[in-house]
Amino acid sequence: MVRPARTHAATLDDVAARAGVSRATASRVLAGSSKVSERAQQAVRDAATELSYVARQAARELAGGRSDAIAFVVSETRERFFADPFFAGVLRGAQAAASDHRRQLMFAIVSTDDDRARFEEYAAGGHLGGAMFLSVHANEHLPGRLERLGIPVVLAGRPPGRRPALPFVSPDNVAGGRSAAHVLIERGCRHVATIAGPPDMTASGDRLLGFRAELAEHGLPLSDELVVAGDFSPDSGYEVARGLLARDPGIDGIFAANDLMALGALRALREAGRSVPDDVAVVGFDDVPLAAQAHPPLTTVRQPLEAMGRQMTRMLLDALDGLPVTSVTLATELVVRDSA
Amino acid sequence: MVRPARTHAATLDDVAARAGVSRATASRVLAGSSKVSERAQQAVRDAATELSYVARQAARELAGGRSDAIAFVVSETRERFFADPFFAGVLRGAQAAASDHRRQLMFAIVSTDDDRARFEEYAAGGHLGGAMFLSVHANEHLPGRLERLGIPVVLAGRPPGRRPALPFVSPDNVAGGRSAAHVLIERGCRHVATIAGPPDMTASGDRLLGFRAELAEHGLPLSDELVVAGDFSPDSGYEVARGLLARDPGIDGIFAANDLMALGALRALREAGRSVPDDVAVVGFDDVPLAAQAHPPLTTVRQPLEAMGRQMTRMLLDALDGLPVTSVTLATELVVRDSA
DNA sequence: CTGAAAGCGCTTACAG
DNA sequence: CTGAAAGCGCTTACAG
Repeated sequence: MVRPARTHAATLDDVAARAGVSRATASRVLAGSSKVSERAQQAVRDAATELSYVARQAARELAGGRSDAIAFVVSETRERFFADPFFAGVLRGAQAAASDHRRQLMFAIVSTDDDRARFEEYAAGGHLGGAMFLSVHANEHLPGRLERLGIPVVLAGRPPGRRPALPFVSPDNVAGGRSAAHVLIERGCRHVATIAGPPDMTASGDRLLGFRAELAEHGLPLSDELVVAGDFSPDSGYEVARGLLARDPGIDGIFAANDLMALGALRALREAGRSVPDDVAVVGFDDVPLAAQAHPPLTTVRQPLEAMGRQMTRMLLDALDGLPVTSVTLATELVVRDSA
Repeated sequence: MVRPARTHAATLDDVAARAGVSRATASRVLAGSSKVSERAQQAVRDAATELSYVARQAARELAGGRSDAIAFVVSETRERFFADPFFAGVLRGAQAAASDHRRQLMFAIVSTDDDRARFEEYAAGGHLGGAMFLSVHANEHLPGRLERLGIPVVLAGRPPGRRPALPFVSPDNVAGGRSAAHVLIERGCRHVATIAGPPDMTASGDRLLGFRAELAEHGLPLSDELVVAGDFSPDSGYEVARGLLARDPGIDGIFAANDLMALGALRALREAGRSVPDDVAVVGFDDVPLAAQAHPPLTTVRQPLEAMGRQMTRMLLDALDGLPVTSVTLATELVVRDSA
């Protein structure tokens, strides 16, 4: 041993030396190339294991000219990220899939234009293999810009516009809206209202579309005064519900486009002395963790949050491998509890 | 221009050339070294701006031998990460601080031994500048192992043991427990119980300690039968509350060690036909986003989640700069609503 | 199938 | 204060 003691972890050269091959061959084996003899493959793999070799991501990235880190970016205020379990649910799935594929997940919240500029700059610096975007509003241009930079992008939710340019993963919002209408009708409701989501998100429109269609097919057209948008926060649900109730006391069913607003509506109904579901039935959307603790426990349309996260990660990894990627819609599930 | 067109972003050489200095000098300026002439500094900065230069993290890491990426790691099940807004709150703060310092945040959940091994391997690969750990249970050894690898670590919450080896950021759980007891006493409660947290987390013990101390100082000793541990989930809160009520119908106040359990307790009380706060007052801990929507709106002890996240990130960055780091305890705040 | 060699873009002693 | 040079650990044409 003439070389000075290595301070730390094994390097590719160490592996190659131990395996008795060149660094190039070792690299090929570890990269999964098939054009290497069985013998060499075995030797390299054994050496790597014995030395518990871990490739330096930085070196690999520098040499290869590309990064395989993927980013989970929430384009919302930090406040909403915190308040809505939706994000954590998808994040959980994305992280699980990334971990399964031994990828690291980068986490970012971009809520200001400054954040956006920073993130774009970072991405332009070549540090990103791909990015998934959560909560994309109509005026959000960052995903498109990244795409143009050559960075694979996947969106959570269908982007606005007829022919979406970017691949997305979405729950079946239309079917979800239908099922909400369905429970309400079954419950005997005949005069329903809805607390819609923000108009600049397709999820809002799609849920409303399905809700309205199902209602219409049962001879219960939904008039425009009974459709009022909230902003997905509990307080907006509370306010909208109050307004609705004041204007039209005959309402006997409410569909809120997400659980947070449904919970706010429940509070408004309580204060107004209306019992749920007897006087007014309520259906939410999401199935947040606390939906079951509500009073009464909330009937809701469950989004497959974890599956959405996993799916987005997989699509990004596919894109990184040069595979074609197409949008996916995942089924929702009605969870019947006591509120409707 | 004889050189072939650059495909992409500007490199340090480009900046140096444009500024009329050597690459070394350009590097020094951008690294913030003071031993460079004003003239050169200005020239380099201008050139960098004009070229909208962004340093390649990978190259920097490779050359410098260290990484400045910091990891946010949750050592809990993915399920709990999703169910408890606590994590999202701290994550929000950590991300904000990282972004302010132009650092990327790595996100990981380690819930199995396999996850742990994978993460340690990754860290050992030199990819990490530092890591903060959330939800550290008594038998969690990963933080210590990273520390021994020379990677700065900060914990959320005081680790078990008398003389914690690792720096931490913690809410003042003892004071928080005291303030919970205080409201209950003020409310006129004389026979209180507590749904404690998991015994393997110091937060549980500390909250109980404060709660008990305050009670005792008011001549209201807390007997052991009135202390039952849950696991921080709503269902455990529900179950424990039911058991408590069945065993001792005279209970007139309950302190739950987190809001999720408090919400479960509220449900149990409702089912038992006990009114809150008149029959039984309830205090939680955390101030989760939905605490205000509960029935009745929950009185609780707020943890400064975002501040905790920010603080942990700052400590990690300090450690990366070679500065000494010491543990910090942050004040909690009583939020009085209707449940107590 | 395999190796020698160049190069990815930076940082940092080492000499001025 | 500044530059030439070596080197971080890999990948990938280029020749066998």
